[in-house]
Amino acid sequence: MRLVCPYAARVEINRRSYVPLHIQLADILRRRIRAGDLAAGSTLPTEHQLATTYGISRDSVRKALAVLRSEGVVMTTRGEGTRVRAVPERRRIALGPGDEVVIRMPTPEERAEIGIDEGVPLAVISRPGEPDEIVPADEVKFTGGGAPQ
Amino acid sequence: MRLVCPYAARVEINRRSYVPLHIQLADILRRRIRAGDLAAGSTLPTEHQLATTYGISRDSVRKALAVLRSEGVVMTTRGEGTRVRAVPERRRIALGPGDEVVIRMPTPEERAEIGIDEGVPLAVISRPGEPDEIVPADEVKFTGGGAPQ
DNA sequence: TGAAATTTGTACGTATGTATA
DNA sequence: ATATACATACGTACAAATTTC
Repeated sequence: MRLVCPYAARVEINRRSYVPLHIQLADILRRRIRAGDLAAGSTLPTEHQLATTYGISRDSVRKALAVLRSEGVVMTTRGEGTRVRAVPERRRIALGPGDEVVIRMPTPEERAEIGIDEGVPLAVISRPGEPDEIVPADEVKFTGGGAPQ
Repeated sequence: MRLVCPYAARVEINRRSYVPLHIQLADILRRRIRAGDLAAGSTLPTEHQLATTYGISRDSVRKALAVLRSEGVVMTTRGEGTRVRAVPERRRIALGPGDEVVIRMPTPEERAEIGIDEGVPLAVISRPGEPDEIVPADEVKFTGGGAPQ
């Protein structure tokens, strides 16, 4: 059984701290997500609710959510809300001696084209004699021991 | 010899377009960087200069720069400016059969701790009998064919 | 089906703080 | 020490997508 932290919502923003408000809120929300208080797939409070709850501007709330999006922790849909991203199962990809994998961030165009969320890196897999394969890097893990070419 | 596009700076923002102003500016700057007009290591115009040059608010300029930072294309230092990131040489890492590599985005704390720029993914390398190794994913490329454990 | 309310996105503004040149 | 440049934090207004009624 998983215990839910009962004080999560009571964590306060400290305006005297040197830590920016949006970083403080991002930390609070990240902790709540990790603790299971905000489960994968669930919707976060609205930006307006977060602003009034924590006593900061909507601008600061949006910056906090942008931080979490860039980490791939949450995903926001216009008119709908912000949801906790369900981290996919990583399927194993075995690399042979001639194979090569390069990791980089996608451009917004690539994100739209491939249908990949913000904050998710890209894995470019090059195998000799085959066209490059591009996959979201959060869906895979790499090992050696693949068949040699 | 590399040709430099002489019209790069004349590309205009289209206010009638449905494409947001900050996305348009990010596209313009990305093109200028790729074309070599803004070379690696060079400093971009200041936020104020970009705002007046392209006739948009500093807010929109900052959003455009945030997009490019999240792609690992540029890097901003407070009081100093925004520079084109020099993409590092990728050193090759060979994976053995028991090794495992997972890619994810770092938290801001990890970024500060490891000294890694915004928009750079993290590679977590697990080898049997060794502690996990964490490296910026833009400094490496992976292949199979490593020594088995 | 359609209208209204909700919710996020864009775009602008101001003021002030902080790091760098 | 001053000026420059980026960062934070608040505000307003309206647009656009979704949900609700």
